[in-house]
Amino acid sequence: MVQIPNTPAPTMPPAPRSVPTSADVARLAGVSRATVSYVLNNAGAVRISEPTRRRVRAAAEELGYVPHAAARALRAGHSRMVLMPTLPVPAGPLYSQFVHDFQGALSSLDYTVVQYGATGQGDDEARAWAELRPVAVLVAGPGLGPEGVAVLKRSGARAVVTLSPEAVEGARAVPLDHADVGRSAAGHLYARGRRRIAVVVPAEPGMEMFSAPRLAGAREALHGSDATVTELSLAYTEESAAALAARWPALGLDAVFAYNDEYAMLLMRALLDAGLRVPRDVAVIGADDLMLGRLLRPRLSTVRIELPSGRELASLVDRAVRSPAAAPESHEPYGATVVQRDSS
Amino acid sequence: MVQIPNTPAPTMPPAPRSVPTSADVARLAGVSRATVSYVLNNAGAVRISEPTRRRVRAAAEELGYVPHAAARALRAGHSRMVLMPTLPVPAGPLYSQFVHDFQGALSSLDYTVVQYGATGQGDDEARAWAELRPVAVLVAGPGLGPEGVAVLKRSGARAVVTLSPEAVEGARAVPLDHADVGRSAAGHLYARGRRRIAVVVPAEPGMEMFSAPRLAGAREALHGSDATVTELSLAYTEESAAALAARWPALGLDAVFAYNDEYAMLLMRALLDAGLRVPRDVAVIGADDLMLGRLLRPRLSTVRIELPSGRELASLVDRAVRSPAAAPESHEPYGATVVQRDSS
DNA sequence: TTGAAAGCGTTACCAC
DNA sequence: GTGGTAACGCTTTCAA
Repeated sequence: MVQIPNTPAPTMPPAPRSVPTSADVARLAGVSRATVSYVLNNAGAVRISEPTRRRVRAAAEELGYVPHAAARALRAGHSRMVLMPTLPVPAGPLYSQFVHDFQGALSSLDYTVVQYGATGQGDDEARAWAELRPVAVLVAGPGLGPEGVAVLKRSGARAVVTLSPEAVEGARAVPLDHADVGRSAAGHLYARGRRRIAVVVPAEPGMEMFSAPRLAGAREALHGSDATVTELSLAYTEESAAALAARWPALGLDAVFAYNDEYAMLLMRALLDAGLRVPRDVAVIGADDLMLGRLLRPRLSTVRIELPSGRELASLVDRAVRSPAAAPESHEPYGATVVQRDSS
Repeated sequence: MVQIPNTPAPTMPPAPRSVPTSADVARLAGVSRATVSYVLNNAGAVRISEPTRRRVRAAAEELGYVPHAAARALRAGHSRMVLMPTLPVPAGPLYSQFVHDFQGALSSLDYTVVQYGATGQGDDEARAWAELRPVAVLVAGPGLGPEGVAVLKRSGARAVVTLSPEAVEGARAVPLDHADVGRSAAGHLYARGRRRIAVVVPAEPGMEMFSAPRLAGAREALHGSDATVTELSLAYTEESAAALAARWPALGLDAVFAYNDEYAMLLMRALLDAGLRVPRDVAVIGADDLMLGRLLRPRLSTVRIELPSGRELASLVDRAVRSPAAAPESHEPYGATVVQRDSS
């Protein structure tokens, strides 16, 4: 029996053939690669006969052909990828929700959102991002300097948006004023008559990026007043909270602003368990207005940070991409508002 | 004065010149593109004179040259991108932590992790993923059928790993048994003498993916017993919880297993506020062993699902990539264990 | 030690 | 209507 060359016996498991290209489709359909491209991209300019279309589609189907995004981007000279470097710390609920909304909104604007696992730390992170040639980059937190922005723009990024507290030269800033969270919290505690105020900072590494401005804001708000600010480190474990609560009386503090509601809840629980009364002995306020803060008793006071919605930010990115030259519409800083409940 | 063509006047602001390529670097350094490639990739095989190396590096620096990842991948025929489609719902703390660990571990194995914002829903999601030609794909939850796996593999993915409850033909399954969460919770409540058991399911769309198996597991565990299972829908708002708590007495239920700790806490708080006693009138158990469950009083019982660590999973992916032919080492299902506290 | 050239998969222009 | 062909940016083999 004669075996046709290059045709495996029908009963053989399909060999790990290499991935099919449009050329393979063209060959199988008996047309040129150009025709394949026209058919599969529904090009309206050229008209292809219906039988040909069918043959091409059938061939693509049979081979399991999937176009190669990199090749397409290379040829096109651009893509619609919006790159969002992942944070160096696990995302909190606030950020998760935001990312989800942002992605959805950008998807309906026909962009593709990619969260890129930042590997190399340091100044050349921006280079790694630029290698992907994204059409826009949204970076939360610091870690991007003016030179980084320049690298990205020179690599074709038509919009670089930072969610950082301070503006970066060349990027559209969405000024999230984390310092204002600290200012608001400290101001609130002061107004409630507290004078010996603690600020809790996460002990976990990598969180300074957000905690530092909040601490600084609190310090700033009370600077020159008769109140003192004490920085306390707290790990996100019950043990750490219990230890801190145990030495609380010795610290002589009458209020605490914790990094966020999670740390605030953890500490408040430990303080209550240690026999302190909240808010009488110590006032507690957190930040981010998480749901869980409403569940504990006393209900946790908190500072809510104003956040642009994912939809707003998506639209900002879209506008920036479409007219990169336009003046970087400066937004007034997103501030913070105190939500007083029962713990302060 | 003669102006050299193509050279802008020195005082002109740098025009939005197009993005520099290795050819530009070569031109500026006065060498060939090949030499540029050798120098910038530290090719050991060929030896380039030190002065030349310097010239090339200087030129690249001056132009702000960044290599084009797509072009490189195209030429190389492969990349080290591990693709992780983003969930269709905002990630919870458990998942966020896992993703973070997984990314870190894969980074040290020199892979690049990309979370890809799923846009088109349906059967052809896999096609969109395949267009990126990832070397591996990790998909959490369902939504990937055998044909999807086939598409990915034909497109060059050397490993497809699912984190779904049920195994998918062709993919390495990490069998996360969400049903076992429900089974364990229901079994625990039954053992504690409860017979009229509620299962709370999130009202938010898109959560069925995880809640359905947990509900099914609970039903299964109690099937044929003298206990009843009542499915209750709950939105993640205080209003919804209060409404449910208000009609609780009329329901005649003596226990509730909530989708996860967040929903459990929300409902427990509402039940307590409505005057019910926990666990006396109603036993409550959640899932996922979140920190916040330990803060409320009574402390929330929970079901902890065994999860492979990000590191383990990264190593699994790495092994799968290196020898795709190897037998898909089947792991026994990750189960669930009850953590009894005070609410049940 | 360096350069010329081919080729990765795709699309767009321009002949046929 | 359809099919060559060139080009996108990069790496690598081969030749000089």
